[in-house]
Amino acid sequence: MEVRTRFAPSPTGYMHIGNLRTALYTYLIAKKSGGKFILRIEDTDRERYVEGAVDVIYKTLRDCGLNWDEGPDVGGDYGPYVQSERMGMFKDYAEELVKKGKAYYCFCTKERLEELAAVQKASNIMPMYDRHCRHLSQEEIDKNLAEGVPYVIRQAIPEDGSTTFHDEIYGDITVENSILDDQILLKTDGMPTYNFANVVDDHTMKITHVVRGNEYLSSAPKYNLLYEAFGWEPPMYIHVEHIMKDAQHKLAKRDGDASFQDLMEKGYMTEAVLNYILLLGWAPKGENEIFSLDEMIENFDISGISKSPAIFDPLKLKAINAHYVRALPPEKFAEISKPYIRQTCKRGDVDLDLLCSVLQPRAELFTDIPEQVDFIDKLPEYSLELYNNKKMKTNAETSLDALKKILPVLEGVEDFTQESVHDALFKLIEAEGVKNGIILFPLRVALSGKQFTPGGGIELAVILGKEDSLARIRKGIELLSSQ
RNA sequence: GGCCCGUUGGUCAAGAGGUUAAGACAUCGCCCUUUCACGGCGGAAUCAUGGGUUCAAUUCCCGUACGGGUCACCA
Repeated sequence: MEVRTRFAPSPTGYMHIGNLRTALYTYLIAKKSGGKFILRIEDTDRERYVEGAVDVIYKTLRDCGLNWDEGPDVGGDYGPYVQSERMGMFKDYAEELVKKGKAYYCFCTKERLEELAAVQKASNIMPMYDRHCRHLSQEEIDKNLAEGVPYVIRQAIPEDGSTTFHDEIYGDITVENSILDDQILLKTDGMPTYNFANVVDDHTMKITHVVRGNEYLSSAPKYNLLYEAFGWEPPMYIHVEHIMKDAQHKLAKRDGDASFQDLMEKGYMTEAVLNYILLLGWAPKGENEIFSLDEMIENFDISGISKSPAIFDPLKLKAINAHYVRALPPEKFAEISKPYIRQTCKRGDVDLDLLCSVLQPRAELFTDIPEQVDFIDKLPEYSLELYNNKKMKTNAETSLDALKKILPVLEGVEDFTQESVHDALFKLIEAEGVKNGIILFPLRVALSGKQFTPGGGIELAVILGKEDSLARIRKGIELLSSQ
């Protein structure tokens, strides 16, 4: 049988990475076995409807390469793929269940239910429908219906016994039927509840695997009972745990890292984000952790999905992002990083390609770049402490000496290319008979005023150009002399 | 609170009745280097807890603790 999986988000205008991860797993399961990945929009809650929210779903999925085979925009044989457009069918299905004795009309008023809940709460028992309407006589039902008394249709849970359902991750889970509520299937307005629509939609769309968040684990037995009542085969269930902020809090909107959009705004690469969330709650068989989407399809296996919640670690995301940034072809890196460079480095005479080439191996996140190159336009105020370097055996004294010697040497370099600057400085180093660092380290500090820089003294000098380099060296000499 | 689920280093995690308990990120040290980074090498660091079962349990069973989920005419 063809594998058919579905991602069924509700359009909230926001793509939580846990949700995106569910979409990823769902996609991978389908593609792994050459099946279909289906997108269904669950928009039955009109009160929560947000303008443009569906586009957020489309865009995110497409940016990530999770292309759907059937969906609202691409069509398919089992449409419509927008839940609100499927409304007609649910009433018939609900009535079918009533005929089978697996569901029943309930005419209880909201007031009665509220009162019931209040009493139950007061006596400290679990709030549950008391099945008042379950045993109404046919005459009463007909009379109410004829009079147009508002009603809902509720699921008739078996009075006793237990229900077992199977989850691919958790195995068999059994619960007593006595704790299951006669949940509402069809609301007063004739619309199905999610719990009902979901079952009917999944079945009519011939979905074979359902991947969803752990919060549905508790309602799964009721779904199974529904499948049973219809005489349908339930799909394979794959419940995945939540992504956490820390041990006790789910990663929430206010945490700032929770949505795909948040992460994009922070400058992470799409591939890196997808790769990282793949790993949050799933472990590969081998030791490799870096996967392209195609490699994910090849390597994904349900058995690697974790049973426990995973804490989101921005540090590891950044490390994976760094991996992707460094693996970029240099032209591509240059293309993406130039706008970031231009945020703080606006000089026109800078060799951006050279800058990019020294920046790339040091880049982790594109949004860090402006701060990394901000010294180019203007030498920042810096502490003379920077000249002290134990390993290089440099201090204020040796640095002053070095800068004084570097100045005339660089003044004498005409074309100021990497090669000529390199040759000139190494000639000096040789003549002085000192270690490279004695000369080059102070140069780097004087030119940048920073502890960490893209590139060493030679690259920086070339990037800054002769005139500016000499000025900064003179400034260094001045600062060190005035001590 | 009832019910369901979970618990391996700081984090993601592999693993399996007998292992030196993988790997990655982070961390520390060393090497390389023109600083940092990159790269290479190495170190420190984990089986929540109490009982069983067993020759042997981190792995199986029961309890406890802790954490999460769920108990809507929301999805």
